[in-house]
Amino acid sequence: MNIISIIQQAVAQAVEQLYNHPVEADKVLVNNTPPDFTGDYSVVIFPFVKMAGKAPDQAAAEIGRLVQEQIPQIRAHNVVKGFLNLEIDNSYWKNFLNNIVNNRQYGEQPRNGQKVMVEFSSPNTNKPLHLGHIRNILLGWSCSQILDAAGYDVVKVQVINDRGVAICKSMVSWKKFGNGQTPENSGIKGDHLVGDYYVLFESKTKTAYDAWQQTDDAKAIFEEKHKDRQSEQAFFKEYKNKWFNDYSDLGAEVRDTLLRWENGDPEVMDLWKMMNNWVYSGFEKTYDDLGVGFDKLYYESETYLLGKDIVVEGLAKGVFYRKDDGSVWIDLTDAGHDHKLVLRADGTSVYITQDMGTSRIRYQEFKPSRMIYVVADEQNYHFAVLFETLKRLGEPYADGLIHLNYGLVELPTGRMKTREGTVVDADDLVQEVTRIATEQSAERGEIENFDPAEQKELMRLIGMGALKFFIIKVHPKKKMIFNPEESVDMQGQTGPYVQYSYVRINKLLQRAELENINLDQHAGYNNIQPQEKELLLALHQYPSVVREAAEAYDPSLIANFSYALAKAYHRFWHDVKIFQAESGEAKAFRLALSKSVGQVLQHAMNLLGIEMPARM
RNA sequence: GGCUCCGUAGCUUAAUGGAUAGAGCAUCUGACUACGGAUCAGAAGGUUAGAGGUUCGAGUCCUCUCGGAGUCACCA
Repeated sequence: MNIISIIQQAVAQAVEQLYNHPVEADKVLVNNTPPDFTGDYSVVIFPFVKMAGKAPDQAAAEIGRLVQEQIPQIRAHNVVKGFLNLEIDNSYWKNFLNNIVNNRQYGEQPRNGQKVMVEFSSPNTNKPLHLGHIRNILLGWSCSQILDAAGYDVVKVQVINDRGVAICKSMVSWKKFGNGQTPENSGIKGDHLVGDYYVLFESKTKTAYDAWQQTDDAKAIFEEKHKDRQSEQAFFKEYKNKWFNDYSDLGAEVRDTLLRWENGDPEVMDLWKMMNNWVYSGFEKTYDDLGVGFDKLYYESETYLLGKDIVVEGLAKGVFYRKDDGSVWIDLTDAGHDHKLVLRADGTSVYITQDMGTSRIRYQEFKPSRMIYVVADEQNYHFAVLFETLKRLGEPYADGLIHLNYGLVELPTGRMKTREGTVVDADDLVQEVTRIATEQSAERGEIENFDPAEQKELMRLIGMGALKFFIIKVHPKKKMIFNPEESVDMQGQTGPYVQYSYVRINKLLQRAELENINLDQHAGYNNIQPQEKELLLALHQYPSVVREAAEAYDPSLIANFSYALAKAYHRFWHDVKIFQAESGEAKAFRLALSKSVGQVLQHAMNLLGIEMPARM
């Protein structure tokens, strides 16, 4: 058993014995002792002061005496202002180090037999992935990794939004203006090519709309329909959708295409399949660069009709009601929400209907105890309504639904806008961070003897390490501001900083192997330095950090832990002699410690999808 | 307007209700002629948006105010 649990139990027992008051052991608060005080762990005594009926320091002294008697691994204790500081004996730490030094799985929990589904990325197929997707993907991926380490069986899924108006716009645009351009004959990556035609469509539409606004028709409509004191500009901004549906030639073509798609028109289906396949091969490359993958894909074209049977059931159960026009609704006013449409009057489904349907088939297929949706927080309301609806329907999985919401990524100038061309493209960003890494590496000249392919791979690895760490270290809930001008750092609290500590360790271990040093030979080493203790305490904490990150769905905890551990290691490396250590035992101990740190860093960073370089 | 989230140093941020709010960037100062300087040490920088309250103890919980964002579609 972990020393912290032992302390908690001993404290609970002591309180019960001394003051005749029951205390739950896991409620006993045990912290790392802050640097300025003597000790390894500190127990907060204040909660027991009332039970004791004594001053905090006196109660702490009494509890401390009993706890030390109880636990042989505690070699001393002291009391400061209501905190009981405990010093753990060196033998405990050396034993701990022996236990983890060859354990590559250290930090992981045993399999718990529970299945968890994580949905993330879920792109539209009309344009390439961008910075917003990257945050989503990194969150989804690292949460999956963390849950796996915490003992769950994880199923990673994404929904491909492959149908609808957006892709039809790209299709119409390509057909009219594309002149048979393909990824092959143009050398343009498939998702970018399709995206380019989407952008072209939007710009053609805008031009047409601007021109139309000058017509007499338009002026008449403005005169007739504008609200009091509404400017022409404001009116036409609102009117755009209506115009697109009623007046635009391009709009008519899009609607016609969508209709023909729904009717399975072979010509449209072929075009649709061809262009989507271009996009998929483009996505595949991007996912590859990001180092992520999925276990199962759901295509919207195959699921968009789902959910209607649930609507029928819901009506029968009285959870839904039908309006006179035939549309079906749910009343969620008593839950603080609103009335929500779940089926249109014409019998077609809406977004939420589909989501009800897909959640059910996923449950039927995989029987997960939890389903996690990684979706930006602009959809909070949607998921609140969806989950509440499924609960009322009595779906068996309804209590295990989790919306892992995260803040949008914004530029210093505000939200990214496709129309304004301010979207930060995922592929461009990957290239940019690789370029920065290469630039910095060239200045250092450490890897000049590597062959070019190796160098390139290494630079990708470091650049991606920087980018991923940069994004993951921020708490998911916070909205993120990303400045493409400054891009990502490589110094300080960064991925490369952590990677560098690993490189240092790697170098030490290589030398130790050459010199045939046995890392186990440190039984007699008793002079554990503060820099060493800091590392031991951090390593000791790792499994509980993994557990917390899994419970909170918060990879930033792992990133912050990794940084703290790397920082402590850099300090240790700087202050303490390793190969020139005062004794062979000190050397063995420090090498074993270094090896353990390297292992844990690699393990932790792997949870974030960040690889470790051998050199840099 | 209703609901939800956010507000910590110039900037980016950390802190299961616990000790003196901890880092990084930027700024300034310094570091062993080798275990690699993508490092380390130090300086300066904070009324945790503001006001009340709960508590032995509040950046954290409650109330109000101010500021910002999202959402409130028969779009997805």
